[in-house]
Amino acid sequence: MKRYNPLEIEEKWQQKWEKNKPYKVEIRPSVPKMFLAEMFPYPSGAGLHVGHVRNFTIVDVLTRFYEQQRLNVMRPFGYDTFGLPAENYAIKTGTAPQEVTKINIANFRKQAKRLGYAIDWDREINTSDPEYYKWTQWCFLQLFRKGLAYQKESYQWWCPVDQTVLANEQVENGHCWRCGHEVEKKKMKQWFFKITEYADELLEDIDALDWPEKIKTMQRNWIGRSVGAEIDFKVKDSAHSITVFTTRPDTIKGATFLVVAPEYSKLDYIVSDNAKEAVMKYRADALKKSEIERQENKEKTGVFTGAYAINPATKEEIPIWVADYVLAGYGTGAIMAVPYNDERDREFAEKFNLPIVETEIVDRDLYGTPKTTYRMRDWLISRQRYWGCPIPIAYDKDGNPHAIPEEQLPVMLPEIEDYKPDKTGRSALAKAKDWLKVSIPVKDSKTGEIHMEEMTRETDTLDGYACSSWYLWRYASPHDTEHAWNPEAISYWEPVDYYCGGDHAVAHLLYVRFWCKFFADEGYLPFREPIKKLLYNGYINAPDGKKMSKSKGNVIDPLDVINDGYGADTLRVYEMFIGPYDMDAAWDTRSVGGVYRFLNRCYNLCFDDDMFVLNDGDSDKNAIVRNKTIKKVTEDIHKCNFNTAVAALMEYVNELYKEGVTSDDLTALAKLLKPFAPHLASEMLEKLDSDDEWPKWDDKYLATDTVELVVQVNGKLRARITIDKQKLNDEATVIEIVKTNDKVAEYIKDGIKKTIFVKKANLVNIVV
RNA sequence: GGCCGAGUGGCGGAAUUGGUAUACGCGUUCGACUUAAAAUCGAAUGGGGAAACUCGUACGGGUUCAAGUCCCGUCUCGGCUACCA
Repeated sequence: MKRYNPLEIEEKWQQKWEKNKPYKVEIRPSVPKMFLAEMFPYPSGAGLHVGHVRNFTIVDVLTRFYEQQRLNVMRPFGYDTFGLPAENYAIKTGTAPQEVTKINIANFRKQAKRLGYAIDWDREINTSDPEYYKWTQWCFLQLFRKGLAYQKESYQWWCPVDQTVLANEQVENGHCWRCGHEVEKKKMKQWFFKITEYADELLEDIDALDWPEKIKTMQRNWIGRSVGAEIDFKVKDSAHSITVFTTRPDTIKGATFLVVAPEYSKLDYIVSDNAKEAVMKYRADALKKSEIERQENKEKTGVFTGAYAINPATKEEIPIWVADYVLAGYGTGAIMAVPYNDERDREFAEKFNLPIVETEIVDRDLYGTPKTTYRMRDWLISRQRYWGCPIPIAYDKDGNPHAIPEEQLPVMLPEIEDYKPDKTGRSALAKAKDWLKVSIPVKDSKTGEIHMEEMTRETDTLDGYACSSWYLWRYASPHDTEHAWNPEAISYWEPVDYYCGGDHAVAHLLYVRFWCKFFADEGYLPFREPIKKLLYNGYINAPDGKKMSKSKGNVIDPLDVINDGYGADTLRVYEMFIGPYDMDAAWDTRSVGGVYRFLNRCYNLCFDDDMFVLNDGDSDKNAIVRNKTIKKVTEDIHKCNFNTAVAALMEYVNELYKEGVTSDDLTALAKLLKPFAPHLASEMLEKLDSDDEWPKWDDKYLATDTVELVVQVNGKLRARITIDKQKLNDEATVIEIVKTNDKVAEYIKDGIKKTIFVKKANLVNIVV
């Protein structure tokens, strides 16, 4: 007898798929489309890990499920390749990031193919490919032309190890998200995307998204809209005034002092001569303080500026303080302190003996102008690194930025020898002297004539998140040389129907929404939300329940599991069976064996003719179980309950071992199994000489003649009685049957207070 | 500190949204096959009890004919966020 040999079967089918490209898709206007994607991976040197497998397999199950229902299903694949690891590796070894990336992509591709994913491999994209980043640069220029990509001098998070600026989203607890080193503040001129322009729409459209509530809440909090007012406070004996932002303009009469942030721009003009020294020292200290220190030490600190402001409501003189509990980047960088109502102000007032007066509430609009502010800041996008998409900008001799004309795109990353950033905070690109020079056509402002002008290229590269902000649209027409995305392809395929990932709850998932709205406004996209349904999968932890990490030595390598003889199908089914897809789960090596046994049982059912003789009479019992299973698996996949779908298939197989199997059973089993274990299922379907079209269930098999009636007395289960289903229609008959049951009679001999009959649960409860 | 999840056998987890708690898998035990083992097949498996029964979904209350599910309070764990005026 033949034995289940997954490695042999899987190789056979993978070769077929490689050759026949069954998952290659094109626009078919008359067929409904389905577009699914995972968050494309960063192809690291370590190859796929079990988390990727979970993520990709979820998408694959859905892909095959809809494909078997004959929708026009697109499932592309891509690589997010710019970023620090490849560059750091280059600095260490001298190997060009281009080379390392090429090797890593080849490895990822090979491994993804080894898992049997239904990918249209002709739609593969790579963000560091000039054919791709040409269009990333094009996107940047659209934003630049509309003033949504702009430069600003400001204090920025700076990682002294990676020697680069970081976005707010990339600072975790005061540490660099990449290397973990503590970050500092540094004043620099940087590029930003004006995401705040879309703050309101980004916030309001969250409600209608079919996304997990958790992610929606995180995005709402991140945007952090506050509705309030700005109020001017005149500085006493000065031409200056201080504008504060408050959400409680109605409490202005309780404002007994003002507080400004250490970085507050007008501080120099306000501070009195005899306070100057103390204030300047306080500011210098605050700037030096790392984020960590500011967080750990919540004890209020501050100094008096020696200046006073006039409270416009009470006309009283109130002192102006400087303190680091007021943040420069939020609101106006200055607040009116109302210690009677605000906990933080009260703490400050108590510490420095400032007056606390009971607040008399006034009309909100009396002294200020209504103003809405956001926690969200503009998106810092320039990076002082080599391995990124070059920003398509050049500077004239006065330092003014000019767009590189579209016909000069892509601005290619030059090949260089030394990838190290210099200490000035400029990227290694600054060393590519020839590359820096560029000639740009400029229109003379007076004569209107166009002449070529020598300029110097921007040496910053774009944040990798910019590259991933539009890739979902590139999938629709990945090789288009005329457009970033082809309008016809976009209107057929997009937006993405299912997008699956386990990371980037705010950053990436907010940026794609921002770009979508912008490009919709520019007329390039016919929709304003890029992702219909978001699946946010959980992590897979090590068997010890901890996060897998090389240093802990608890990493499970999915390719090891396959090559140990279990095969890709077992790995796939195991990761779907491990628990609800959106919950974290711990790896359990022994349970992998259980899944293998299940697939082995499927195999034997189909191929071991000695054990299972086909019975083509197709008994009623088989038909009932089969139809029940089809319904359960279909509904479970729709609800993304992959674990219970697998359990239902296991139950079905157990039943077939008991009751015997028909060819209809085998065909149904193979079809239902295919999304999870496509190789084995294909092998079975080949033997059965069947296509893979998704089976339908017939309700007539689900309606049985008899039903088990559950009888409770005072809510406790006392009997189960099998009765004709017909009788369920008449409550009186049912109650009569129940009462005459021997077992029940025992409990109700002292009389019945009332009876409850629940038809949909086949249940009777008797209260005595 | 704030917001959001979660807590069910020895373990991972099911449970039609108020209606038979513990599906499925792992582990364990027993049996069949085998000289033997592995593999495979079959059976049992929440605690107590000989049994009838009884106790059981983190803990304490409540609503209900009926609560893992709803309400109030407490504890524990996880995630996000962290002086956002």
